[in-house]
Amino acid sequence: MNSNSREAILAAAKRAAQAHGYSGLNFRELAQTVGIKSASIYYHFPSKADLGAAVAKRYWEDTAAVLQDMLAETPDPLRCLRQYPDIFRRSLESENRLCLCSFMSAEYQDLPETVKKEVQTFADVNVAWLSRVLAAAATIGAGESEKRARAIFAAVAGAQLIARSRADIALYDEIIDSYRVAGLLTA
Amino acid sequence: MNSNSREAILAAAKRAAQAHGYSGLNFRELAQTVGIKSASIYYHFPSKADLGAAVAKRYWEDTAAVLQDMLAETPDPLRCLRQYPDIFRRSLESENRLCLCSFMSAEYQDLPETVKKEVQTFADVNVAWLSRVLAAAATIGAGESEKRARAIFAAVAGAQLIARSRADIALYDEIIDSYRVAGLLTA
DNA sequence: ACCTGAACACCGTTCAAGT
DNA sequence: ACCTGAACACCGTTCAAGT
Repeated sequence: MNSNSREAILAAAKRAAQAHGYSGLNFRELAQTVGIKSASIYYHFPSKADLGAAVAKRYWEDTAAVLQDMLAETPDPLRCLRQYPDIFRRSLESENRLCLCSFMSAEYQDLPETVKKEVQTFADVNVAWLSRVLAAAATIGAGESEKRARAIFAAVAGAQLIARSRADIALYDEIIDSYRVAGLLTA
Repeated sequence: MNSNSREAILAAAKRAAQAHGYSGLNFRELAQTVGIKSASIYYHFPSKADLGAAVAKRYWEDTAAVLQDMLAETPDPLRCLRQYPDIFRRSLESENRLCLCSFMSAEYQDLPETVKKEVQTFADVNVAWLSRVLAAAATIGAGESEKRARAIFAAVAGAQLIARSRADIALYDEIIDSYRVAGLLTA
């Protein structure tokens, strides 16, 4: 294969990890998807930990880009907030996949340090964005936006997790709607 | 070992699965904890799937008992609601463990059917209890209690997941508190 | 530079054999 | 009834060797 193997591995690993977690990453299967031998993966990533960290890093970078685009296209903070759960919905639409970092949060105790770090950054990116949007919306007290941001992030991740366990997107929509009714999403 | 091996295996497997998931259940390690050889586990549980299902079943049975006791000791529905998140808090207190069924929800795609069934029952037990307490509290519209129950269950599971990923119980408390402030827990 | 075959230790599982 | 040793196929990983 050519030097694009690295990108192909990253893409395949991302999809696999969203379905089976870090521990479920299977080098032989991954290699087969990419079209190389499992030993060849180690040329691009020195260890499973390195691959995991690279995948998680790419994951939050991609999410950060999506969030930035959303804010650029939809300057109205309230409408932005409304769209936030769509990001997690898209994973479920894609063969009932989970947020990579939710899966890795479950696997926390068995994660290499470098991977843990990227998982935390994913959370930080989401909370920072939500916090900023909440502050702009000014629907809750100043100084409360970061705390509320963490709550929204956790709640949306939980909704995705529970909906996945029944392979039921309608359940996800219902839970998100219920958050809105209760006032958690301040919409 | 004596015939209590079965119980010892169940107990050890429960703790291990809360930390490492179903896929992380390791028969050799499990056997060592119990004091028998890994092959002996198969005398009590014909397969890993059977062990997993038995563990998940016991898990929701225990939770159902705890919930029932709570309602018996604290007939006031509002106070009951207030105590609900303590159940998930206790897992975090116990070496940062996750709800077994949250972990298994993440692992959903790789779970044997018999295990999936028990995971769903865990969710059902929680939602039914919350729904009943919410209806008794009568703080939200009639007919809305089941929907709200699902939202609370998902949100609390999410809070536990996120707090685990930082090994930070204070974060759990903060998110739960934020749910209360927002009005999700109707307290 | 990029890839591979062969080998290692490890795991779920089976099964015949022990007491 | 309850447990074990030995064996099987499989997986993450390594590494010397290929082109």
